Amino acid sequence: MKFSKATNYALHTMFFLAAATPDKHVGVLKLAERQEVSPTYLSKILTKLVKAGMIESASGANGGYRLKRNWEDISFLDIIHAIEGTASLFDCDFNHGPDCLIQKVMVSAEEEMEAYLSNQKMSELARNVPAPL
Amino acid sequence: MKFSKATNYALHTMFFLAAATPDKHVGVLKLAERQEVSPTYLSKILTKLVKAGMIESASGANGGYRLKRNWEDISFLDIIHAIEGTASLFDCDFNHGPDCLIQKVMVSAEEEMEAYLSNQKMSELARNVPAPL
DNA sequence: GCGTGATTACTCGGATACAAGATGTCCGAGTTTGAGCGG
DNA sequence: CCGCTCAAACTCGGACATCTTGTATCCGAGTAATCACGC
Repeated sequence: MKFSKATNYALHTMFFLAAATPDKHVGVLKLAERQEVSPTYLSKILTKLVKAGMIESASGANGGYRLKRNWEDISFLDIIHAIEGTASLFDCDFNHGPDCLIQKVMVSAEEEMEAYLSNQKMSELARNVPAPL
Repeated sequence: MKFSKATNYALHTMFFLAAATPDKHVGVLKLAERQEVSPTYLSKILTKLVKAGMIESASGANGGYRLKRNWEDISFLDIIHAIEGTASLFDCDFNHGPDCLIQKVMVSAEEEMEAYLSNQKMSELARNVPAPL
């Protein structure tokens, strides 16, 4: 039960993009060396964000990643779901009746956390930071 | 990012002990076959609960596990912490200043969930269940 | 009947095997920019 | 000055290699209850 490093990388990348360059493309190389990750691995993570519609990529020279139009609305939860998936954190795959009381409690707890995360916008966080990262 | 099966087993076992036998010892064999787990594996999980002071074990014939005195106060969070550990779910081990804004948000989210789980007592849940499991 | 020892039914703990997922690397392919070069 | 070509700088995606962690098994050791047996 841990958030993956990939999620950490994704959050930091989104944070950096939001705080620094609103419309310019940023190469994966630059993003990677700031976080001390291999560029190829970070690129794997970022393609997930691309498929989730949060950022867009440009090939070729001076290419890189850039936030999409709607980036102001992107919450922590959106990013986490894009990386970790949207499946429930707790599976009572054991068969004892239609609904498991324990499962219900755990799902409610998870929803509690998700409610908080969905109110945390990346744009809010980046607003009051002069020098990002 | 998933709760482990071990946590699931631990929660169900505590639930069963709470709902069925308040003071009798229950053998790990019986507990295991209800959840379709190997007894030896379940025993490993339960020793964690013993060390956490939630249940106590009795060796020998007619031995097994039993709730301790204070079991009424045991919350979901207590059990989860006993199995998964109490470490934070999110580590920004990356070095960028003393405090990471992203880390703070994630920790707050986690605390949100933990607050809910610490209010969910196993005794409450077991109270209104006639036939446990 | 009563102690005493053996048997049985358990838990405990360490060592080990196994599987799955997270993490990270390599490489070939496609794409855009920009520079160089010839007309 | 214009257009063409070519090299450089990128991203993309799949296929691996590696590492960690969760899951599970096996086995020997210890412990308590119970049963059998002999006195």
